[in-house]
Amino acid sequence: MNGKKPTIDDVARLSGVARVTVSRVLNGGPNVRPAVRTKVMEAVKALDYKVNPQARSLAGGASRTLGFVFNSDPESEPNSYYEAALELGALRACVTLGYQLLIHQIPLDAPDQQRRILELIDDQRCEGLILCPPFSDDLALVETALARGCKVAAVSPGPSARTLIDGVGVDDEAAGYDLTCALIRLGHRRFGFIAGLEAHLSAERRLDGFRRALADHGLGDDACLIRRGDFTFRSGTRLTPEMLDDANPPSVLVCANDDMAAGALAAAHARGLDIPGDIAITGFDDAPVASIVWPPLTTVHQPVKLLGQRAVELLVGRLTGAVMDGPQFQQLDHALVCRQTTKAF
Amino acid sequence: MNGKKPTIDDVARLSGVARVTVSRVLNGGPNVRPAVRTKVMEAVKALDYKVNPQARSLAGGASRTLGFVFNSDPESEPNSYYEAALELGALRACVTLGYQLLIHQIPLDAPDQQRRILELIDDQRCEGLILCPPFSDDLALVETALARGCKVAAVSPGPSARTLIDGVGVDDEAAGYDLTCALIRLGHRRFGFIAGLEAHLSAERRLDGFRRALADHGLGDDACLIRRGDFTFRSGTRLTPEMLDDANPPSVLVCANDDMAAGALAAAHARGLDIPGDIAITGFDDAPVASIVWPPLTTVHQPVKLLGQRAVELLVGRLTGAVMDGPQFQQLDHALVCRQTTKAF
DNA sequence: TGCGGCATTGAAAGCGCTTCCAATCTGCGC
DNA sequence: GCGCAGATTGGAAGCGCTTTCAATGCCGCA
Repeated sequence: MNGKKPTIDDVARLSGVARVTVSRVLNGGPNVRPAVRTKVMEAVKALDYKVNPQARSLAGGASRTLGFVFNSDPESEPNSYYEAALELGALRACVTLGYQLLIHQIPLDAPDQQRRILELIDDQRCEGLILCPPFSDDLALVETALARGCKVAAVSPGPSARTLIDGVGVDDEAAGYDLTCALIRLGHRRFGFIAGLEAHLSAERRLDGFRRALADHGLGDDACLIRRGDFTFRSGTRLTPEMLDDANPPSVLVCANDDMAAGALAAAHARGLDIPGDIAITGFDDAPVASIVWPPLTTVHQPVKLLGQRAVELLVGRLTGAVMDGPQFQQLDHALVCRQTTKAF
Repeated sequence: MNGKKPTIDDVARLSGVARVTVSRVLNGGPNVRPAVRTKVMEAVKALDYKVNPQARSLAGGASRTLGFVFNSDPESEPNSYYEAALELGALRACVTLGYQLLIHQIPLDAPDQQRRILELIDDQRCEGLILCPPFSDDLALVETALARGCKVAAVSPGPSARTLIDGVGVDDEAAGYDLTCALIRLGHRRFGFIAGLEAHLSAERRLDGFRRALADHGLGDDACLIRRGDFTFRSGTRLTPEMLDDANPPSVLVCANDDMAAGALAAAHARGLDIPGDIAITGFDDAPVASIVWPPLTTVHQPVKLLGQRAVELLVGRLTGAVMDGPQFQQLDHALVCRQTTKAF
């Protein structure tokens, strides 16, 4: 610790081999005798040597850095759970795999969204990109990135994106279907659906599943009222009163995520309604907020952290060449979570 | 775009100057004639040249990378808001200042916490560290980092840490005092306080302020019941019943953060209590959850995103040598937010 | 015994940038 | 008109690592 950090040459000198041999050992290269490998490893330990990632990527042309891109409205509070959990999962996978994660939060309204993302690649900082919704479905962006030789993996991509890049997600359509069927079994015949932003293709599939369930049970379009929010608590509180005021009001409000459901809940409380007696409410995601509100929210659990982790694993698999075939989609399990904003099912 | 990315030499060639001159222009160095500077900038634009950060940091010895270190329990959900908001603020400041942020989430229980953080420095990846509580007050960690020549800025550091490193935060003691005085004015005479983890020194100061307010109003230690949680919703729900069951139960529960207050609220609901009639509750932070629970939480607003942003600004100021004097603490304003878990004040 | 061929090692050449230092060019005072 | 300090420029030397590619050493087989 005489001031300078040890370099690969120090290790080479101490172990009596050439620099290049040390490099081979460090990178698990072939053709090194076990004895030599051991000797080098000992020197590494003795000197407490750490490779310099900057030098490595300059020489090797690989930055071992992944970009994590998500969308966030600069004015609003962080829509914390979903993105935070994805990020946490991704972060953990990166640590395990020896990669760095560069977090990039792109404002919804930025006119130069795409440019800012591509800059990540052009700066040669990121070898791969993790795209969160709605970027997952920005085909133009995906294609441009791919054209520049950047690998991409998406969280919850829609059908088109899945043909281009790797992805992870749950079966949103089935989840929407299952949930709705359970609600029908509970006796509900008049539904309200609070959808999210259209650009989030995977969230839209929840609506598809919802519709299919209604159709399967002989319930027509007149059985439901559909409104569109933006995944925020506020949009839930805003949309709920007008649905409740409908001439033929729904007995249950199905929301495309938990935040909007929490908003709906607050709006129902504000009217002094009994939940689930007067109006039942369901969410989606099973974020912490679902357990925090009163009464706790019936929702669909989605393994968000795992989604982030798997996305990184998929991406790194591509990067290292471990996976060579066409784009694959990894589907994880969802689960209905019945709490107290609906009757028990 | 003939395959290869342009390098500084391409720019030099196109603008007819030496490589080193381009470097000077790029780094805003002195002693370059305006005419030359313009010529170089034009070449940069024409080639769409971007510096290679890896090469720059290898040559210059500066990675322009900051480490953002926070604590998170791997099993629990991300305690999303506080950390996520800090991170968002830090991220934005980094973009503005041309730095990268490397997010590092260190599990609470990791035996090798400190080693993992120091590794960030030893890997020569980070020039500076942003420490979130409770790392802000880990003096041993701070000193070791400083000894290795790494600049450090802390979010909400306690008094000792403030003598060593830059920091940002609100006046937690005053906030606790103000809040408690308001509660006393409302007529409360019997208090419950749900504290957070002791290691979070700044959160402990809220308790100090609380105590001072009681003392100032002639209320002795028998006026309050104190329990310690861990900032989670669950700890709020766990601690509340036993406080409510006290022989001389409090009329208000003061919680060291919003999550625990939300937990207390849920526990109170579970007993069918009227809020704030039977029991008043207050939080701290003004996280989104404070507005989402029912009834919305009376709390103390703290500009969390701004805290993250300022921490980065402070750190970069040090790094660039813009600030040379002793450690400074930047105190931001807090504000009481009266909602509906207390009577109006 | 001799030779092709593979396993093992090392020397050299950069990756793209910055820093150090020497070279050249100004301007100004006398 | 001369000399010197300061302003501008460029040359060269790396930063610490990986990637050719050439040089050994070794084995088995004829």
